[in-house]
Amino acid sequence: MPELPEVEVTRQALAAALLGRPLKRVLCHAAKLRYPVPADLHGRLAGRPLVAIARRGKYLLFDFALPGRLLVHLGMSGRLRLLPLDAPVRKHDHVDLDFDHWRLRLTDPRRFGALLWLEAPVERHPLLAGLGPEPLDDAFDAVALGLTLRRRRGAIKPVLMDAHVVAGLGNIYAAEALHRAGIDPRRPAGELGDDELVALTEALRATLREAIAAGGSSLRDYTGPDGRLGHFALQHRVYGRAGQACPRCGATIEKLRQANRSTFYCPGCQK
DNA sequence: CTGGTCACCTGGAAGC
DNA sequence: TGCTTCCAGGTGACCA
Repeated sequence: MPELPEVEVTRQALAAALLGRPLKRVLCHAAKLRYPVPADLHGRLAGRPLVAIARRGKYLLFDFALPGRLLVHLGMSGRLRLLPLDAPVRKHDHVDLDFDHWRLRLTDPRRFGALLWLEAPVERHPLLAGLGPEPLDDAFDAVALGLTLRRRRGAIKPVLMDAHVVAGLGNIYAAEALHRAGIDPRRPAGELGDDELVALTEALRATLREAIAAGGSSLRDYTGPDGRLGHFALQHRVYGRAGQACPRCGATIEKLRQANRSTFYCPGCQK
């Protein structure tokens, strides 16, 4: 799915196309994603202008100049696309938001995504309240990360994927950032030294920034709202590259299982 | 609290 | 060709 970079690329493309435009109607084709889709969205939002789109971790928050927000999460296979107003409904199309010029469609074959209405104050909603810091915010630094990791004895890679520790990281970018920082994914999180925390913080920011600039990583499902592919997968150093040579040291990249997820790493230069 | 495991759901690829 | 098994950008409920 979309991790932070893919969600941010989606946010930027939707903002460019939709901000200031009125929502004309809401069409629901599926009753349930991860949670039931609210039935009263049309009555609540029809006629309202979209004035802002924010992102928190992997969540998108649509602001229609009301106290609450429309929350969208893309799960593993969700996509938001801008389509002509007469685009026919197909399998796995769940919700259409018709603006005056585009149909914004949420498609999600696996239905792990979510579309919810959140009453104000939005930041107190359980899905958002426990999220860790935004890795691209200035307030996120090695000191803050170290304070959170200090108590964690588990392996660093699954800890990084815990949205309560840092928001927005998933399987690809946790692995990529650890490689960039030269840290073995199996290292106990609480045992990283100060210099390693600095390296990890910088690696996270650089990896995410570069991925956003490249339009995200298109693997199976993901494209931007305009249908464009993200090209960051071409720059993956370890993710999906088991058996290939490490671009930094030439050792053979390996794959292992951590917390039921695949982890890719280089045994040569990740210590 | 923390850290593993599992379920949620569908489709594509690989194996036989 | 066709059936089976495994795997996938996430997350949170459950259990030791």
